[in-house]
Amino acid sequence: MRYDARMANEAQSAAGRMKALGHPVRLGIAMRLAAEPETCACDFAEVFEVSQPTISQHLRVLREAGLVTTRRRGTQICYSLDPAAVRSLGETLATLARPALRTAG
Amino acid sequence: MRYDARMANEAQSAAGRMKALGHPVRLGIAMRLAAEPETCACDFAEVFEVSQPTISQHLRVLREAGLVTTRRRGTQICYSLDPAAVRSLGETLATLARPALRTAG
DNA sequence: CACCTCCATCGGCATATGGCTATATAGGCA
DNA sequence: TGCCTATATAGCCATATGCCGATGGAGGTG
Repeated sequence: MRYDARMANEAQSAAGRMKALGHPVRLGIAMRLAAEPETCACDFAEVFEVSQPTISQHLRVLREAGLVTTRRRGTQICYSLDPAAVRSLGETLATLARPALRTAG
Repeated sequence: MRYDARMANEAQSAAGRMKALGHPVRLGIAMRLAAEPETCACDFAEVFEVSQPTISQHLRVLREAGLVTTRRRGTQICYSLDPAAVRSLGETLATLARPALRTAG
């Protein structure tokens, strides 16, 4: 396995999602969503001691990174993790954890 | 599973490593190190088209995040991934991928 | 010693990030 | 319609990030 154009491409997109999770509040949001899907935005402001606009900003980052999906329920908006995005990120990380398996090294 | 103090702690430390990998060049370095351990710093400047000081900065970020280890070999310094750190990050991500398994929900 | 290579650090600059308050928007209900 | 709740956006500020060229320091070689 070499570091080629394909891997550079993967690095590009995966780094974007990593970056989105690279903040304690955002990773915390993701962990909480893993524990309790369909959590509405207002609940996060209580857990993480930051203002409502700040939470909204963090949620936007996660949304734009494709890590979460939203669904409106009355006046509130419920957030859930996007399983595919999380899995894809996990696979990238698994590649890092795997020892160097060179094809026909 | 709830989002509690323990998880907040995990989010804190894992977010630091995520952040370190949240840059295409740094993730690329990590991917290349997975493919070819003991790569010396000078090799990276060729692969990623940035200056030597910039590569050095990125390597420092990875080092300070505990993701890579260094070993001097003559004048050059060889970098390798820290398997434990990568694995730990993978486990955090696996937690996100896992559906909500509440203990005695 | 002088000189070279490799890598890290310094100083500076442009931009990105993260936080806030204030305000706008969207939906529910009287 | 008017008012309330729940989110999102705007505007602003302080700090962090990412990049570079220039320089410093460690190690190898003559």
